[in-house]
Amino acid sequence: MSQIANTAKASGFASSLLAWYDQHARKLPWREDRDPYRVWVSEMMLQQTRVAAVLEHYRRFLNKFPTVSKLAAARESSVLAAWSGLGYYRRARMLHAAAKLVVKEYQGKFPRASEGLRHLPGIGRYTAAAIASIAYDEPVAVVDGNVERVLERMSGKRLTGEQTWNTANNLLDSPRSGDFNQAMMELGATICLPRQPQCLLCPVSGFCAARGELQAEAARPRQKKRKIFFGLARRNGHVFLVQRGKTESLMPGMWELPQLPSRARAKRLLSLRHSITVTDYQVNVMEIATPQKGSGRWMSRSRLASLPLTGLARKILQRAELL
DNA sequence: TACGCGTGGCC
DNA sequence: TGGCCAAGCGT
Repeated sequence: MSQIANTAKASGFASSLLAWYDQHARKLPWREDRDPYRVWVSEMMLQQTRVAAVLEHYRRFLNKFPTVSKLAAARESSVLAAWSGLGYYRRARMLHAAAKLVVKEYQGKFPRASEGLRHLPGIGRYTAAAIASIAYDEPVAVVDGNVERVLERMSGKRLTGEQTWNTANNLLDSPRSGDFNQAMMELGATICLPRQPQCLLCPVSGFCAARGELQAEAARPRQKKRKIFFGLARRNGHVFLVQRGKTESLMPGMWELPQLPSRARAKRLLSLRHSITVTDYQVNVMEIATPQKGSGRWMSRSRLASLPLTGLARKILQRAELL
């Protein structure tokens, strides 16, 4: 066991952390019960995604798919439509595929342990431990970006992946493993912040070696910049949309506005900024009367909300007051 | 281990 | 404004 974990364990790190969590935990909809399905949906949505963005989608998604059987029975386009705007759409496809597996292969019952959860698509080491600890109180620690930062500051040095998991598991000294894990993440998300850690408010600063910043990580490569043009064609309460190829690596099968060549000459309706993965786009939306050749469909405005739109298409249609 | 995968909010 | 970042996963 690492020295930091040994010392912390002996001096009641977990009890200090949990006492703070009991007082300061944010009230979040997925903390209202321990239904493994609801915990699972929240964990899938929260992967690399901010709490604020998840909040809007979580209630809508559970309203539409209240149980794993309802989700399994849904069409994929319907699941993607509910996910639209959250990004990383592969998560939605894997969630859907996993729901079908649970219903077909596991008689609708979730695996009761992290080991079994790992076999479901979209559930990796973190998510399996999160669901098992929160829903079942299985004593397994989680490591996400927050926990990694907290542990590295506590120990005052960078840790390898495996060292981080070991340290987290060694610190986990509580029958309340789900609360312990959420408390570690809550601490990282609200106190042990990446840039300006609030050490004066930290319930476990006494265990911390760094008390603030470690040497900064190497800077990541810069975003590329690109201009991009889309055509907006409207007719009798319909909008012309095209569907991305099913085999595209990025957002396959999702609907968007037709792209125009950059030299297209048309009236500019609006422009906005949007970033997708490593590219910052300056998006120009041009008024067009007739769509160019190729596949595409006139979509009724009333259908737009139930379509799996890309986040950018959704943003444009909202900005144009069509959605 | 490194990379690709979306998006929106913040300063 | 532009750069940074957020409860990871699969390959």
